[in-house]
Amino acid sequence: MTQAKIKTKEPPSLVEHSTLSRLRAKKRGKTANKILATATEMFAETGFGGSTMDELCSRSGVNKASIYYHFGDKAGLYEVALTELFKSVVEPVLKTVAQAQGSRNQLHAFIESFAQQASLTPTMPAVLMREIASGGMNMPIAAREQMQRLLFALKVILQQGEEDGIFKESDPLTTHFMILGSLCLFITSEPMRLAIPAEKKLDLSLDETIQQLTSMVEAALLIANKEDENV
Amino acid sequence: MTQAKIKTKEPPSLVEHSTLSRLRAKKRGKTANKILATATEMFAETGFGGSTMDELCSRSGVNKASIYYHFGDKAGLYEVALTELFKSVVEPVLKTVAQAQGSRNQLHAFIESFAQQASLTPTMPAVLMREIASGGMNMPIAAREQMQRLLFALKVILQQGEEDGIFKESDPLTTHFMILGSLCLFITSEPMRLAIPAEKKLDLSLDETIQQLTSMVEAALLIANKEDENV
DNA sequence: CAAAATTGTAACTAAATAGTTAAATTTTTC
DNA sequence: GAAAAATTTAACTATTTAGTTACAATTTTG
Repeated sequence: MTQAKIKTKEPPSLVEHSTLSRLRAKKRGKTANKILATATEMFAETGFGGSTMDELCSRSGVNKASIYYHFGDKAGLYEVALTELFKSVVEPVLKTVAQAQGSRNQLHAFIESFAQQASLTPTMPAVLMREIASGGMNMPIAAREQMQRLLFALKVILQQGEEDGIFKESDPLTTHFMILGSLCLFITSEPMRLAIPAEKKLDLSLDETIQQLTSMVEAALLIANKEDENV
Repeated sequence: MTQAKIKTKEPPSLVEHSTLSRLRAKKRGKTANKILATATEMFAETGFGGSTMDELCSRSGVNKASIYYHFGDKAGLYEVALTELFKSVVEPVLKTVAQAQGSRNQLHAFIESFAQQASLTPTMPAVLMREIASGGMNMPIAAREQMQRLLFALKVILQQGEEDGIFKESDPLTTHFMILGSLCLFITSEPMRLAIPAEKKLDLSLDETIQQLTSMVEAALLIANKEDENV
């Protein structure tokens, strides 16, 4: 009963697999992409444990063995899905930040482009929150690295701003959590907020929230420059 | 196959059950509490779908039928666990806030006591994040109400502060997400942060983070009072 | 174009899982 | 202290679930 299971056949190596499919982008046909997209949705909705391979079949319209052919097993699918998901959000954010000039504009670009990307791909904040809630122990290393790149980018911006004498001293991690935390909560809580019809009507749009958040973060970080405050 | 299952026996009504166990607090003996505590832990770790009743048995040392006797079914157990969990955090926060004098102290009390309670009961931020990530659709109404009480309390504080002329105009929801988001991320990410040994060493303690966060939120909200900034 | 590699399918298996049952034990109540 | 009610137990069942297998169709490559 508690004996180790004997696997008669090794599942195809995950790394080998994802590398192969990465190398020939043409070759990862509609099927593999459909699987990945549907799986990502489901993982965001109900997590790893809450998602079943059978539902993935019916929702994606792909047969089960195809899934196992492409991704080895459920854990492998999760790994690929999360890594691509995080990359698809972090990469554009870093690109946008890199194009901005000056630490203040970079901070602004950081907040705004993360907000936009995460809102465009709301599965990402959902998965991120769920993963952190679990202690991040099932988070693939590659996905974790993406988040670390994001934190590092913010750290550089804040340091540069301090050196330029326009930002106060601040803790990068707290600031990072402040920005990501508010935006992830805002984006993922959308269905919940929409479900409470017009009881209190205290909802801003995403753009308004970005503005609010940006101005709050700037108020917290900027050194006494006179700013117009059109809240 | 797709026919509705015929249940031979109705499980004991959930409401009836929880009401009964609530009424006689003495009566909810060690067993029920052990079940609840272990279940809450597990739900925080791996969510509803990721938690199994068999593991709950082995981890709590309680037999399966006892669980079903006390809580009806898995969903019922989840409902009771979440409601009690959220109440156990929100109640003390509201009490502490009510004791503070003046909107600035109340804001401070809000942040600090939520941070302390959530850190004392880290299962709560974990479950909260996971639930919001799922769209909050499985969140028991009673648990949702607790969160709404919290938001309402902050709203009152912010409004009072505006009327007193010490707070800028601000959006309560964004501010709420900012405070809860940062703190929930900080608390739940602890295992992750501890796992990265001393690579970058950019971690503050909870108390330092509370200080940082409070001063950032205050900087964002307070109207140009000269403050000492010992960051 | 033919052999080989890749991509797809349906039916199957073994294990895990939620939930049940009937009877034993403990606690409450009269 | 005995009847009744509440609580706990071990063994069982039906379903769901991850993962497999053998084979068919398609695509790639020499």
